[in-house]
Amino acid sequence: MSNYQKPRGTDDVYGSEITKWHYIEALIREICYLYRYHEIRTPIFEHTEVYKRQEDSSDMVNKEMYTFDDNGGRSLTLKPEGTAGIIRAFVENKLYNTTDLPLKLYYIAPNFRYERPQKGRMRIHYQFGVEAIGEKNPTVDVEVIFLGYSLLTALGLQDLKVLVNTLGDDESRSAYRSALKTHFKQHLASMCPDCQKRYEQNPLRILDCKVDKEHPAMLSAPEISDYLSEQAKTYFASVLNDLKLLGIDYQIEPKLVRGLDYYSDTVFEVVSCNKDMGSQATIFGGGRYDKLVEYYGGPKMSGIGFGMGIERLLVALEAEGIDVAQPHECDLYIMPLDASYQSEALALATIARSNGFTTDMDYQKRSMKAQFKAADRANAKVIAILGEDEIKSSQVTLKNTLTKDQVTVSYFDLLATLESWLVEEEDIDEPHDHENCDCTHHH
RNA sequence: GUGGCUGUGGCGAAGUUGGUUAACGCACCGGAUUGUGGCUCCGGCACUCGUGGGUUCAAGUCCCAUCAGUCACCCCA
Repeated sequence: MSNYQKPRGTDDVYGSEITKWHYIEALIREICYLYRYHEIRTPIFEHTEVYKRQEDSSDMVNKEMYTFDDNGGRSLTLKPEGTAGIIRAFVENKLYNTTDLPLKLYYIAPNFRYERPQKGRMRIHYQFGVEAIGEKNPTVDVEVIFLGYSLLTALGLQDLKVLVNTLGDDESRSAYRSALKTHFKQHLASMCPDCQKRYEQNPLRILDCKVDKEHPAMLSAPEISDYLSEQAKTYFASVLNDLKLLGIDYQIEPKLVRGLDYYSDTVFEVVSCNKDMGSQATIFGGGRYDKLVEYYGGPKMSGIGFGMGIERLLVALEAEGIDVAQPHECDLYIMPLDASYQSEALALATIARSNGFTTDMDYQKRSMKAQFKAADRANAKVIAILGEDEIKSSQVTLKNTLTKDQVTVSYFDLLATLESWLVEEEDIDEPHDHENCDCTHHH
């Protein structure tokens, strides 16, 4: 056994598992293309200050970051979330000068968080995320939510719940915050230590507490809806209206406040309610942020985005019994019956490959029986046998594994036979048209 | 950071109160079938029993530590 093992909470992805990733990533890019969101790649590490915002009370920022000193005395941190780096890039590159706002961006990138692993939670996990920056408009909020949601439905997921809430604008939130403070003040002693800390740092997050969720003070706590400004109310109403318009069966969750401190107005989470999902049920979540662009030194601009955990998406697919693994096809499998015929086999394989046939061969000098079994495992459509008789006459025996037809032809006729067997009316030069077919549904 | 369960060949999995060369199944390789596979039969391969200490004449089996997996809390995607 190896003396080396991967670090805790990381994973090696290979075999049929990696084909699921390829499939999902391709679908993501396709959907983002349709919505005209553009990919952005930002560094996998940033200066620590980019992530460690002042007055941010979230655990992610304060105790889960992989922070290290580069060799020049600078403190860098491995990306723990997607939004911060993108806003930094948005400001640094002055992308706010773009004429057509909002600027719509997406990314697929690894995130690093020091946490105890469990189902749906890894120390390195991948997020697909989206940010629409520079236009505060309910239409944009709903477009963002729908984009993520449509990926899930395109994959065939059904056990979904869309949770939404509003945290209001600054005015609403500070009114609500002080209302919460006065409400919880008298009950503080009987509440959990975390809540006592939250009371000081960010009273909104008390609502998120699972320990005290049955606490009488929690049940009687004031709700944000009573403190919303007129503006925030109409904004949220408009979001809900557009969600309904697009046929999204949302659920208003008054206690949904999200873990990051920078959110305002619309916040949302899409969760899987499948019983096999485990306790980490949120597939994607996000919200609007009004102050972040300014915080990083840009103009006063609002943005909205979400992060979606790919691993969690895979868990959700598994839970609903949806298999998106893609087979690796094999048009031709070549069997050299003697080690001395392997060069001919390689030459034939090269010809087949350069003409677009996926081709494999046996390299192991095994028995004919073993080579047939290998061809079966590869799911070969055609098997080419290269034995003594064939080599002598510069021929190859081809067996169609589906029809069991078998012919012996010259090397020159290899391609013609493959074409007649494998290429039917379908034109192989045309790229597959995904937009007009239902090939995204594989189960 | 806290807690429960787990760790035996590529995979699955036996292993009783510690006792000679650690079952079995799958997979793989060879043969029966000297050039036609997916069935059957026979044979074969398989590296420290997670790692490191300890107790003992003797440890996969007991003790300690450590690493990892898994699930839950916390938090989040």
